[in-house]
Amino acid sequence: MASDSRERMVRSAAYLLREHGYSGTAFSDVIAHSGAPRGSIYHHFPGGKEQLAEEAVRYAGDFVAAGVRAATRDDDPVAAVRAFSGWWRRVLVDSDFRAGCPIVAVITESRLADAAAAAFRRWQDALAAGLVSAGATPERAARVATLVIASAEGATLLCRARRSLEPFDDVVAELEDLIASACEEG
Amino acid sequence: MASDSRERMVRSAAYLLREHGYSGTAFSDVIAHSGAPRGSIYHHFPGGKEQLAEEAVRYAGDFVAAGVRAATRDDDPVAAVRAFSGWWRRVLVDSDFRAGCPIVAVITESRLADAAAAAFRRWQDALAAGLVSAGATPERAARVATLVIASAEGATLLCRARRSLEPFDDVVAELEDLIASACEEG
DNA sequence: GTCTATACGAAGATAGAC
DNA sequence: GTCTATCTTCGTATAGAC
Repeated sequence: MASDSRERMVRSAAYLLREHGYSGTAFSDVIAHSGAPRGSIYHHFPGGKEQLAEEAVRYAGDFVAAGVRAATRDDDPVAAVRAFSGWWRRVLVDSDFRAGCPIVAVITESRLADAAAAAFRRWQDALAAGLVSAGATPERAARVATLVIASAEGATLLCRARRSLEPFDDVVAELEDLIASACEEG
Repeated sequence: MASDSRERMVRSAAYLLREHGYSGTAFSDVIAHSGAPRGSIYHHFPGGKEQLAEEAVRYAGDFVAAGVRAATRDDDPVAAVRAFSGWWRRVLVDSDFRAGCPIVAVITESRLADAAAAAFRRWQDALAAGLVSAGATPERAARVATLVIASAEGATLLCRARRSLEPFDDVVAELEDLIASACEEG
């Protein structure tokens, strides 16, 4: 299959970006992790490392948004939020607190702000849809979704620094009532 | 003054880390920005770049914590939180949304997690003290302070991606009631 | 599509003079 | 304390064969 290795490279890039950042993830690392052939990098990604990172951000954005949407199908009002925060928990624990969000690496180390904003926007839309279906007004849902994304990203950084899930648990505990009341008011 | 250039280097490193990250901030950049003499880098920082970054994180941590503590002296209950979020707003606007938090760069690109955790801890203590003096219980104040730090860090990343203050404003708007009610319950 | 070899530049670190 | 010169490593990107 021709483009199989290409997709593996994108997935590996997203995986490695979470732990080593943009500068810290070399092509050779992506090759080694994905098992893709070395000689085809610039065939698949003529735009070089930036293009690979851009597609990795898009991949991660779609992956998480799809997970949130899948969780929204149930009737549980805050299932989407739980699916979202659960995703980060797993990244932190599975990596022993060494990995975080690949999009953060791209924001702080490259010029791919637009790709990052697009991914965040898809997360926000997916989360807000879940909140609206649970009773929140569209305006409030959009704001709360932004808060959920921001605090999850920030809490992930705090957890990486402290090598502990405690900051994440504290943040989620504080947000629970806020989310519930946003769904009740609508 | 012997150690004047040393301190300038630390300050410049903190400044440059916010915009270009750890890998993106070279010694030559620090030299150029601080005006410090090139030949004395390893005299002042025998531990190399890691030591410089570690001190930059400590500097930024102290700087922000001191600002929060100064704002706490007034009687305004949420003055500390406002001072804290105001600091980020200024970083974002002054840099045209290119800069963020230097500690984030260090978390995602180096092995200085402990220094980052220590800086965050000082912010948390300063913010929590302000909330306690405004009426919150110590336990709740600690959790809310963590939420404030996490959401400010995350919102800063969202603002950098979108090149807009809107995410930050949305987050602050959502947190206001939560902070007020935390101070009333104590 | 995939390979090897290599050009090219960047940056951290060291040595030794002043 | 500060300087210059250099060593060394690494990583992106390109060229050209298969």
